[in-house]
Amino acid sequence: MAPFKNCRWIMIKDSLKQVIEQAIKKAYPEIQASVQLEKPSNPQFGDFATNAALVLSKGVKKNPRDVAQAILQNLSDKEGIIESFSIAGPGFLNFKIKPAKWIEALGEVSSQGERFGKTDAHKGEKVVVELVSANPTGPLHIGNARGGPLGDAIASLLESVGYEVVREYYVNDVGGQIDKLGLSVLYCLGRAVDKNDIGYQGEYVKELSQSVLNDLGEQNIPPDLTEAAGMVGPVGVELMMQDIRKDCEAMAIRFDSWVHEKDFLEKGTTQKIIEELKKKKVTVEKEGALWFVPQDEFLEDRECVLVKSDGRPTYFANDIAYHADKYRRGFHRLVNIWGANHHGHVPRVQAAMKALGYDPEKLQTVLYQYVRVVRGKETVKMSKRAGDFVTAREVLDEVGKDPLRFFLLMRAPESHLDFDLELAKKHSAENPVYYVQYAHARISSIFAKAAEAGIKPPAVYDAKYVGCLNLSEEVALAQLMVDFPFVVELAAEKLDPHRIAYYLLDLARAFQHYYDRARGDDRYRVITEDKARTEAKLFFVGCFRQVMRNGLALLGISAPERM
RNA sequence: GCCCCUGUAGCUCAGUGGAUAGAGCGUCGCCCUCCGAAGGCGAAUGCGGGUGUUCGAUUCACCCCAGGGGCGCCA
Repeated sequence: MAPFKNCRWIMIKDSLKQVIEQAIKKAYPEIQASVQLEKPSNPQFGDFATNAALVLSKGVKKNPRDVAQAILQNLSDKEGIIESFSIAGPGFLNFKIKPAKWIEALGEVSSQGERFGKTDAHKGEKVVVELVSANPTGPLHIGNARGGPLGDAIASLLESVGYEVVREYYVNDVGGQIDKLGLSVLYCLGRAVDKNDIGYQGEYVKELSQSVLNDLGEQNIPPDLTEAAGMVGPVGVELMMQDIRKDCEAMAIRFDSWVHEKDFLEKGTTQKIIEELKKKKVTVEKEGALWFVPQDEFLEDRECVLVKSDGRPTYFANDIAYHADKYRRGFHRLVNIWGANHHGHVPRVQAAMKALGYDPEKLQTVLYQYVRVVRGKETVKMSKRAGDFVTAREVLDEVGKDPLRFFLLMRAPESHLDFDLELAKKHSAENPVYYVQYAHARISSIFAKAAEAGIKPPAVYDAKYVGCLNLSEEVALAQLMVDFPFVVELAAEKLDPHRIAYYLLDLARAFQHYYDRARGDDRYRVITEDKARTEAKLFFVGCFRQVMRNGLALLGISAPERM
């Protein structure tokens, strides 16, 4: 399974690899070696480097530099792809590829278009990505919101490598928290609720209580407090979910599936799972409760409650039922996007899946760290609406969808994130999302200018472009562009969307440098009197725009024509 | 007490065991008759500490220090 075997630049790499491997064979017929090619950290070293000589030196008992020399002496580059080579440092072999080869590789960008960067490596495999799943007892806060763009982008990355992806929201609509929400609402409606029973506060509870009142009608709310809470709680949940759904939509997070915790209880699924666990003899009754007691690498000897002493199953029990259900729905892979506060929950669920006979390796959880909202140097803690946390909606309204997504996606999930409202709002180069979008807008304006002049941009690659695209910046940009599929592959493998964000920043920067050279040097201008060259340059910047769009699309960020 | 995450430039963060560790912001100095200056060029500053594995460690393992989060009947 070589996902990019048809890419021209992969052919460059494979050819080079073969040339080197053959040289090694000639120099050391007794040695079996497979060559690893990598991108040197410093471009001065060339386009590809290999540590083959360092690896081989032990086996052939010669110093690495001599081994490198022997390899080079046996090199035979029949296809003529190598421009130059050298030995460096302790014995690295560096190779420079003929520049024209990189420009040729751009043909792949234009021919694949929107698909450039995608593969079908995992075609036929289904994956469910659980994301957000915020409790419906309050508005979505910025911490939960990190899981939105993150999960969405991870889902897109998985789609890029061929998975069929379901984006799923798990609604925690049962348990003590719902009663608490009900009581909190009733308190706002002036009912005699004990202050200790009020779990939720803030403006939103007041708003919510009014909505609940409008929905139900005062006369329909029973006088008995417990009964009333039982009625009001679920109505509150439904209203909160409407809110959360709207917030997600505004962040361009779409879900294919909504699963309700309540269903596992009401349909008896949880009960059945508990019975199964009992049969597997991984439970014990103790202190009036039922405990899960597996002996495995996940939990060792820790115990967790499945059924509370009051007879109600715990969240954990429902979650086992939910995850077992995911396996039963035939997913090849399960990815959960959870806040770091759930870290203790991860081994529990994995242990339970193992106990039930499901492969725990198929379940993978991305834990993201919390978000701190800052305004310049000052930490923002309070929210008008929610009281003690900043809501996603407030940030969204203040900075907009694209900056929100980019800022949440630009950091590695495990890194603690400072969200700077001031920076995110800036319409200037200080703001990375504007910087990237600006590069796209600039290219678009070149195309607009070409259209005005009646020039039609070429749709496909033509071999004659090579002669018009020989500036060193053009070769460097071409290399960066054809690297995109590998960035996507790596980001998908590691479930790390921030790699795409960083790639886009690199790409934008490289382009801005290139673009700015045209200010004082006509060789860098796209549209000139020279028709053949104009066509080649339009092809070139068209490729650039395509890669940029594909990257932005993965992150769910718009690619504006003008700003 | 135990578990998870983090510690890299003044600040916010990248960095698949390899060569001289990178960006952005901030600071200082330059550049608009020009396909968009929402831009570009140049300068300065660094892997929390210690052991170990390795030819080679910012990267892996262990310990220590610091910050954040979590820890059997909340979800």
